[in-house]
Amino acid sequence: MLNNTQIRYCLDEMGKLFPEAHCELNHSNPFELVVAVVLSAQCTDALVNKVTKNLFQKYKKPEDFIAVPLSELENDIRSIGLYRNKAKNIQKLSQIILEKYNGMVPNDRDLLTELPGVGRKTANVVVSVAYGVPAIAVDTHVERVSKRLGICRWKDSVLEVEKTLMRRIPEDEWSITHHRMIFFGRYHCKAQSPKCEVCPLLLLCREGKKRMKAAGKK
DNA sequence: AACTCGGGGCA
DNA sequence: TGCCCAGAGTT
Repeated sequence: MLNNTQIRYCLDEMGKLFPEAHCELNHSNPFELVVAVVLSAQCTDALVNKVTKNLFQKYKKPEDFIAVPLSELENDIRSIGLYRNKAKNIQKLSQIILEKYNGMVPNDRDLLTELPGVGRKTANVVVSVAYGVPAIAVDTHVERVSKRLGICRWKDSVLEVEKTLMRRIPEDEWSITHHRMIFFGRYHCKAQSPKCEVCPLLLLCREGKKRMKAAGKK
């Protein structure tokens, strides 16, 4: 397992590789961010951004989303995977935000998690990106990178990964950390073809050393 | 813990 | 063609 100094080194190197790391989802306003993140589950972000942009040409506020039949909203996001669940969730979530929160997206993680289609990861993105609340959103990239490097254990749950990161990284770096790890995971430490041979973290990466050793034997 | 939803992108 | 993708809800 890596110590805190080694973790700091890893994050610095990720920052050098991807100095432009940022939230790629459209977040001009909190409500649009919620919709974008709900749509983003199991989809590529480029596609989500395209669809979200088109969506908000037509729909502006929560009341606009519940003013149309479900089938129409489904059709508007048809090019995104899991679109039936997502359309239903966006309508329900729009209604709750409108009725319970007077049209304003709550800035509380627990309240956000009560919304349909919003889990812990989505709630963390929303409070962190839209409201500047310190949080680490653990998605598949953050989880994979943390486990490969040895920041946490392989068997750890997503929540345990998040807790470990929060415990071992200074609070004022949480936000930039999850964006760095997402970029690093997506473009460098890829799920299927990690670039171990050109990785600055190879010498302290548990999985990287194992992979390079296995590749050398072949 | 495993299963399901799911069209588009990419090799 | 086959496989994967900024997850969440249900069983």
